[in-house]
Amino acid sequence: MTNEKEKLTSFLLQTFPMPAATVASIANLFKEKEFARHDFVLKEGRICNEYYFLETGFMRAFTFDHEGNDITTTFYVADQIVCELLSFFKRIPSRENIESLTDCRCWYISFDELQTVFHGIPEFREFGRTILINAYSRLKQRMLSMIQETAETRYVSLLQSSPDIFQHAQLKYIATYLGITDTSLSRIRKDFSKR
Amino acid sequence: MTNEKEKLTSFLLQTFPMPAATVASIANLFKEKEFARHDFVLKEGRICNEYYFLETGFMRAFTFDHEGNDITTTFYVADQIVCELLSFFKRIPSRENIESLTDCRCWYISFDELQTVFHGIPEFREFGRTILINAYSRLKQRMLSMIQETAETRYVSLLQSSPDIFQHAQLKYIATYLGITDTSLSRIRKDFSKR
DNA sequence: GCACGAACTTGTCAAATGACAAGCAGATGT
DNA sequence: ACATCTGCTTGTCATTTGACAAGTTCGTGC
Repeated sequence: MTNEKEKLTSFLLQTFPMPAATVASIANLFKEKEFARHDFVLKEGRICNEYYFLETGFMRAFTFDHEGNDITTTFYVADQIVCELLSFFKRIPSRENIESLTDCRCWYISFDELQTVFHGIPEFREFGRTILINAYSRLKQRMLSMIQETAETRYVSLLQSSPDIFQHAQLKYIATYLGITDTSLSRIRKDFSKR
Repeated sequence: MTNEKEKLTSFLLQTFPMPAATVASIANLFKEKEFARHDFVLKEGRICNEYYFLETGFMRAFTFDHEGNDITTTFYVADQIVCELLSFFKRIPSRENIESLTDCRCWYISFDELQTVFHGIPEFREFGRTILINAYSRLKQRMLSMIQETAETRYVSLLQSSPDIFQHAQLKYIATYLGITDTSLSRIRKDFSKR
């Protein structure tokens, strides 16, 4: 049991330092859930009720544009929280889907449980706060990079920061994440490899 | 004094209900600051140290794209918090500027003060948490609308939700906020007025 | 009242991007 | 080993969008 939640425990500790007893009691609340490749973790229109820690695997969030094209909004790699926070905290239907790109192993806690524990354990509240700030930061950085950088620059950055995504996600998903079509990405890759 | 901070007080209460004595002690920490039209509230490269409540006036946040074009990222209207939360909480230089579009009256608290008070007053911590969730929500909704809607739809929505922005911001600023150039916005307005 | 300037509109043209379709390559199953 | 399928690349072409410049409108100051 202790060993089983080792990665979750160290993630909690690393996000917000706390006594061993506290982190153990928090980790204890998380239940296991596995997803097979291409499972839906969250479906558009539903309220997100689970707060997942992704221990192993890859996922992506996606939605559809006004022409019906599938657009990737986020990639999730191991060792992070997977949750559509807008739907989760505001209790409104999600406009996004989340699907697993590989088999995944997660630890999760439900919205109701999390609310209860937030009140009882200050350290967990602080952990949640840090997660929220990090999620906000990522989203804002992403928004700014969409404005400030070219698709090619974003491609190179992604390649350097998360090369493993390229092993598990199709290029068409990466393309829409970068804000371009698979055709354009293919051309960028061609130009890029020439140098 | 009590009357002076009336708008701030009701904003605090409306965001997170709390006893009158508590809200008064929190409001008491905020200091006044005024900005003239076209003042910089925050400059790119600096760490955001103030958490402002905008009592009256309009502001916008902007940055520059890879070609040097001025791009509006956010409009701020009265009765909300104005703060570059990424820079503020992560203590990193801001990639955005914030400028006043009209004369503005604000109430603010510094980062250090806020940190101190967060620990002492649970209600203020919850208030801050709600603000953070709201900021995250707005950013995410905006990102999704950039994907899911056409520029024309976004224009109509903005016109309906914040018509006052059109009184105080130039169309070129609104255009970049919508993700298009002033030329394209002009064409959208032309088409739209025809119907 | 007239001249000037700023903000917005609009026409023309060029460039970038995407749609579509064909081709290619690697993986998988029989 | 062969056929098949899927993902990726690439060529051609059409469309969209923006750049640029000229024109218009409106407000301000002389």
